[in-house]
Amino acid sequence: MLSKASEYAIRALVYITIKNRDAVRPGYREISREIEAPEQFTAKILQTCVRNKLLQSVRGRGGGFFFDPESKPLTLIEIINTIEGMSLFTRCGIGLSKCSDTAPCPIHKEYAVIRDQYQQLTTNTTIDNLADKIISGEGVLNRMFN
Amino acid sequence: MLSKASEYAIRALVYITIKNRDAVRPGYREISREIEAPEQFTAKILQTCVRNKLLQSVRGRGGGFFFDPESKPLTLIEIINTIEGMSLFTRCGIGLSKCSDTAPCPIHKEYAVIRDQYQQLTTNTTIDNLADKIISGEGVLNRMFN
DNA sequence: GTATAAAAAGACAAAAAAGTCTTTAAATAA
DNA sequence: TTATTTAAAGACTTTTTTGTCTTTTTATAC
Ligand code: FES
Ligand code: FES
Repeated sequence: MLSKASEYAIRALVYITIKNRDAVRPGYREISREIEAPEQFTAKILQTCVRNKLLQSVRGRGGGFFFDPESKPLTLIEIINTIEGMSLFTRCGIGLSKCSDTAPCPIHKEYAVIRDQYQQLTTNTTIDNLADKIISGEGVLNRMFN
Repeated sequence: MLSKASEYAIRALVYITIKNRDAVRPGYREISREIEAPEQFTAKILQTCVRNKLLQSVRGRGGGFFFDPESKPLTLIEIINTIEGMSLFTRCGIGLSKCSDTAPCPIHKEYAVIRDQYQQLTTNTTIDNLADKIISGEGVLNRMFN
C-alpha cells in the first residue's frame, strides 16, 4: 500500500496537470481543497516534488505549480520513488531482510508476480494518462459528490 | 505492503506449524529467534492470535504455542485480517476515501485487478502450504545463512 | 518603494506503528 | 509445598508517518 504522502502527491500532480491544460497554475490551497488533502502537508509534498525536479513552481503574486511542457511524461513510479522510495517493489512479501530468487521465502514465487505487475502498472501509467481519464469523465479525483 | 506485525505473525505461525508436526510446542523465545523477529513484539502478536482463536497456548513448564489439530487450515488472509484488518484489500489505490466501481478513481480498473489477485493469493494460501515448502526445501523462513 | 500574494523553510505536534520492560498468572517438576 | 518455567498483561518508550504553525523569501501589482 502506498503511503498517504505518495497518494496525495499523485492526486495533486494530476490536478495540476488538468489546470495547466487550461493555462492556469494552481496554488497549494486550491490543490489541497480539490483533492481533499491537508493543506500544509500537501504544500510540503509539492516542495519535495519541486526540489526533485518533477515539478516547477513560481512564488509571489500569480504564482503556483506547473509542469515544464518540454519535460517527458511523468510516471507514477517516479513519483512513488521520489516520495517513499522503491521498497514496495523490492521487499519480501513476508518481511525477510531481502527478497531473493535463489533463496526465496515460501510465498516468493506467487508474490513476486503480483508485485511486478504493480510495478509495471506504475511504470506504464503517467500523470497525463490519469488526467485524461478525469477530463473524459471516466474517473474522479475526490469524493465531494460521490 | 503488509505491516511488520502481519509479517512476523505469518512467519511465526509457519514456524509453529513445522515444530508441531514433530509434536513440539515452541515458546516465543525460540520462535522469535528462528524467524529473526523482536522477542517481546513476537510474544505480543502471538497473544493476539491466541485471543482471536487462531492459535492455542499453554503456560508454565513445558508450555508453548500450538494449533488445534481439529481446526481447519489457517489462511494468510485470516491472519492479516486479525492483525491489521482488511484495508489493504478495500482501500483506493490513490487514497480516495472509499474505493468504488461506480465512481472510480482514474486507476481503479487496473489497480483493483492486482489488489484482487493479492487477495486471492492470501485467501488460497494456508500456513500449512508455506510450512510444506519450508520442509521440502523450496523456501526459507529466515536469512541466517543466506 | 510599498503592499500583497504566493511558495519555501523549518520548527513543532499529534497519531500510529514498532518495540521494550516489568509484573502477574498458570502450569509443572521436584 | 516450593521453585521454576512459561505465557499474559499492561505500562512504557522509540521511531516513523502524518500533519500544523510560524517565519522567510520571492515575485507582482499598485
Ligand atoms: S523472498 Fe519473500 S517475496 Fe521474495
Ligand atoms: S476507486 Fe481508486 S482504486 Fe477503486
